[in-house]
Amino acid sequence: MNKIIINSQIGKIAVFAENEKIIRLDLKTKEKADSVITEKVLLKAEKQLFEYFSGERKTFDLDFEFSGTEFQKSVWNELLKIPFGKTKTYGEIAKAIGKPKAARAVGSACGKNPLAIIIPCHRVLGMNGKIAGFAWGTEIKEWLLGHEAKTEGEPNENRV
Amino acid sequence: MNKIIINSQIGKIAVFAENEKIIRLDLKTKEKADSVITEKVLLKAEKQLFEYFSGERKTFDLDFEFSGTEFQKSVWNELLKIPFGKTKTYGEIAKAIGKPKAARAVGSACGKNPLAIIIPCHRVLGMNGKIAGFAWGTEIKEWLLGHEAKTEGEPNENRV
DNA sequence: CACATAATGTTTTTCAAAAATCATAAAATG
DNA sequence: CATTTTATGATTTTTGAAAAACATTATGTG
Repeated sequence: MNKIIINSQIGKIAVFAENEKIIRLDLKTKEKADSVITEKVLLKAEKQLFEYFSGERKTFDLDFEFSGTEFQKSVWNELLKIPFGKTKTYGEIAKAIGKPKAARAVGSACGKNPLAIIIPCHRVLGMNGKIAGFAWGTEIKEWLLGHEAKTEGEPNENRV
Repeated sequence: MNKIIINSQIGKIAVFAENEKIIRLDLKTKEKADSVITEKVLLKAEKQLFEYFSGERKTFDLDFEFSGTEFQKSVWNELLKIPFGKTKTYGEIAKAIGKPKAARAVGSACGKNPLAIIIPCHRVLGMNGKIAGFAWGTEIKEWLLGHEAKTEGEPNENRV
C-alpha cells in the first residue's frame, strides 16, 4: 500500500493505492506522505485531481477497486453514472438499483464510499434538495456542489 | 507500566510492574528492556529471581497484583500455598477451593497464571504424576521441578 | 409549510445461548 | 496397565437473532 498527499481547496487529501489501483481517498487527512511513490497510478490521480479542482476536468480516468457488500457496490456503481454538475436523490438511486424502498439504506451506503470525489456521492441529495450528510462534513459537500455548478456554468437552485 | 529483563537458565524473563506491584511475568520473552527502571519493585524482583535460580531462595517476598475471574483468583491463591519443592494435583486444588469436580477448570486457570514462577503453577501435576502442560512449554515446567527437587535435596519419584 | 411520525432496507452493534476448548480424573475395556 | 470413554466446570469462541443506527421519504397535523 502506497499513498500520496494532495493539497486542495478543501484541505489535504490522502490517496491510497495498491497493485496500481486506487483503493481509498481520505479527505481532511492527517496522513503523512510516503517518502517514495511506488504506485504510478498515484501520480496519475494527483494530476487528475488537480485538474478537477482547477475546473479543467469533469470525469476521472483511473483504475480503482472497492470492496463492500453487494448492496454497497451496486449503489457505488450507480453513483458513478451521475455526471459532473448533476444531482440525484437517494430515492432515485434506490429505484435505479431495483430497491425502490431502500432510500435510507442508500444513504448509509453513500456514507461508506471509500473513493470520495471519484465516486461522486456528493451528487446525491435528499428529495427536498437538502445536503443531508457527508462523511467529512457537509461544508465539503457544499463546496464540491458549488464548484461543479460554477464550473458547469449553470446556476443551481441553492437558497440565496 | 515498566519492565525489566532477566537472564536465567530457562531463558529471558520479562517482569512487568505498575504502581510498585508486579503484574506479569513473561518467560522466553522477546520484550526489550525499558531504558529506565522507575518501579523499584522490579529491582527487588530481579534480585529475588536471581536468588531463586541460584537455589538460595525458596519463597518470594514481593508485592504483586493479579486480575482475573473469581474462580481464577481462588485457584491462584491456592497455588501460592504450595511450598517450594512440593507438588499437588489439579484435583487436590479443585477440592481445596470447594469445587471438587472442577479439576479440569483448575487446569485452565493454571494456564492463565499471569505470574509464572511467583505463583507456582509448575507445582501442579496430573493425578498420575504427569506434567500435563505449561504455558511456555513443558520443558520449562520440567526444569523448574527438577531445580526445586535438587535444591530441596530430596530425590523425587521421576522415572529412572 | 414546518414539524412530528411512521415505514422502509441495510448494516452494525449487542446480547444471549450454544458449542468448542482445555494443563482432569474416574471408570470401562482389552 | 495402556487406551478409550465419559462426565465434569469454567472460559472462550462461535452463532444467530434481535435491536439500534442511519446521508430517507411519504403522510398527517396544526
